[in-house]
Amino acid sequence: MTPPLESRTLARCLRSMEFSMSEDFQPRQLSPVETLRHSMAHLMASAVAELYPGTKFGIGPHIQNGFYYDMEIPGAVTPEDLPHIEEAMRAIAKKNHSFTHKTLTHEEALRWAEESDQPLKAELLADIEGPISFYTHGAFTDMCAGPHVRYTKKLKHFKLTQIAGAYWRGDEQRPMLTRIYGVAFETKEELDAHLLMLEEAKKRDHRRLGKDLELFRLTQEYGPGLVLWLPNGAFMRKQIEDEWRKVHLERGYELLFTPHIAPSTLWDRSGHTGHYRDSMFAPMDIDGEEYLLKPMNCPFHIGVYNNRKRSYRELPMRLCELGNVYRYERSGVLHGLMRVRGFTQDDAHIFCTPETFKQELDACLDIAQLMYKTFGFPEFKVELSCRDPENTSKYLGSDEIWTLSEDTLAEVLDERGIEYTRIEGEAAFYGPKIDIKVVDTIGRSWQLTTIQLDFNLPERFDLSYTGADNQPHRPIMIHRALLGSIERFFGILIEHYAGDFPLWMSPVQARVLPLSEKFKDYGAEVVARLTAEGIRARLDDSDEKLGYKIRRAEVDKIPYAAVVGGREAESGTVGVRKRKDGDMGTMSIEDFIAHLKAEIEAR
RNA sequence: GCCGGCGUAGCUCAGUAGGUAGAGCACGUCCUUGGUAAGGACGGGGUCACCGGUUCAAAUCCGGUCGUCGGCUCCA
Repeated sequence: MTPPLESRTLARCLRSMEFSMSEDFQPRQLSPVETLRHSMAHLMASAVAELYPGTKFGIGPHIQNGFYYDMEIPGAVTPEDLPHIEEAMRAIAKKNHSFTHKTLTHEEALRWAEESDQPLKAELLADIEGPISFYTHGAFTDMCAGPHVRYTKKLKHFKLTQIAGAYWRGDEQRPMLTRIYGVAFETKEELDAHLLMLEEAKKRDHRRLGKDLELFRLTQEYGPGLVLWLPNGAFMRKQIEDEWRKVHLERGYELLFTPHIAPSTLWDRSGHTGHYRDSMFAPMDIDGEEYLLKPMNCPFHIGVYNNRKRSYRELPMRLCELGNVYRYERSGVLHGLMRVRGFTQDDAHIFCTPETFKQELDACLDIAQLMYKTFGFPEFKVELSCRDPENTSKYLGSDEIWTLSEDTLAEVLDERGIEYTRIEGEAAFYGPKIDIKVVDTIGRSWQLTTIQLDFNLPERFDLSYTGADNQPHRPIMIHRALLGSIERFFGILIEHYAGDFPLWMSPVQARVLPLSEKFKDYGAEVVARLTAEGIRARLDDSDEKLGYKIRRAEVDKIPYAAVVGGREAESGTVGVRKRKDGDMGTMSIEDFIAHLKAEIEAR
């Protein structure tokens, strides 16, 4: 079998060159599985080169669980083509080629790129110095720092998963290449487990569950990215918000409500029309004045602060609001509840003095951790975003205030014994911040909390308080959101619990299932008893058999079902069935209520 | 916004040599009165996303728009 033209050309190119085999070549360090995945990318590239002559190759790195390769493939490649590519990959792997390494001088490498018509590789070469490393398996050669597995036979347990567009070198201005993703593991068991996990993740997709459990609705008719909370979801949102308000009020926060629109002039002053315009919706004309929908709550909270002259005795002032904001998000980025155009920030702005600033930060971390505990996220990861020390000019505020702030943020984390990653250059231009991500049941992390210092707005709005020295001082402003957005947080909760929500959050906690029509009255009595005790109970009075009603209760993910038939009606009991666990046996109504209350209390 | 896939009943989907539509679930009525994950019969429900084109004839072919899905980019 003759190799396709493309491969022959490449092979000839290489043969015609003088190779400087360097004895001391050291490939970069990769773990065995990373090496395997990277070799997979090469294997895929060789298959694509065979099937689609003329393909130009970009980069093909290993990633978590697998690999991808960015390529410019002539003609359209669709998801249906993936199995063919996979087949070709297996065929090549079976031949058990060895991966061989060569080193070319930079000049030779450039010549290779030109002669084999690989302009993307040529471009990469421009950024690399010195001799260039190449790897070959079979008829395919790729410029690559390695390392690789020895033989293609090792490349067994993989699956191509998706195909997508990706900008060359991640730049929106550059052409879009075709990226093919695959997953790969060292053993079949690991691959199967991973594929199973992907299935699981699909099952707990909040968009799926949102439909099935009637939690929320997103539809073109009401605008993309705009959420209709259905009764079940709305009730759960109320539970979340009640808890949030309770905790805040207990900790000295004051609750606000502010408008959804404000004159453009306000957004000019806050700087949003300057820095954030692209994310704001088009203005509306009200009596000849231009108004804008709010993308953030900050200016309003500042307006509350500025209601009158403030004294240091009033600080810290902790203002919080579940504030609805609207942001224009580009159409391609909308995603269920995770990325929407109208959402509710669990926002707060804390105005404090330099003396109390540190303990306020500490209190923010404390309330954040309390929230994670309440909503069932025991694990979280913290990032401290600092300014780029190489480029301090693009940041607002003096060196002293930045150093002090960053040090204080770090101290607070250290004193709480919280581990964190410090990231230079990730701070906003107006101040450093702490970001916190929680880890869900299946190990994914989601950013929730952000605690940011703001050196900008207090200046812009000329905020002040009168100190003990009777002089005006500029307050320190902390901007923080614990859950981020209620919409997004709800989406995360749905996926975290896979729809099996804790009892205290569930819109319906118990569904009473009469065995037949004859026991409807007793069932209604049980519902009344539960309701009187504050339990959210409903009667399933449908004309169906018990098995059907139980199935419905399970499918609807109702935490408890209470079966009532002749036996129960006579003895004043219920047959209790727990979601997923099944029959718990018969108990008195009192015991059932006590059981439910205990579980609700325990959270 | 960009690349690619998709858009048929409330939901999940079938409907490829173009001839104005089907299933299951859900919903309604009736029968059935039943012990821990689907009892039965009948019935209502769709401008086949939208706009335009080709054709005697378009869910089906072509173009555009919108939405959605997977990525990319973005994410004060």
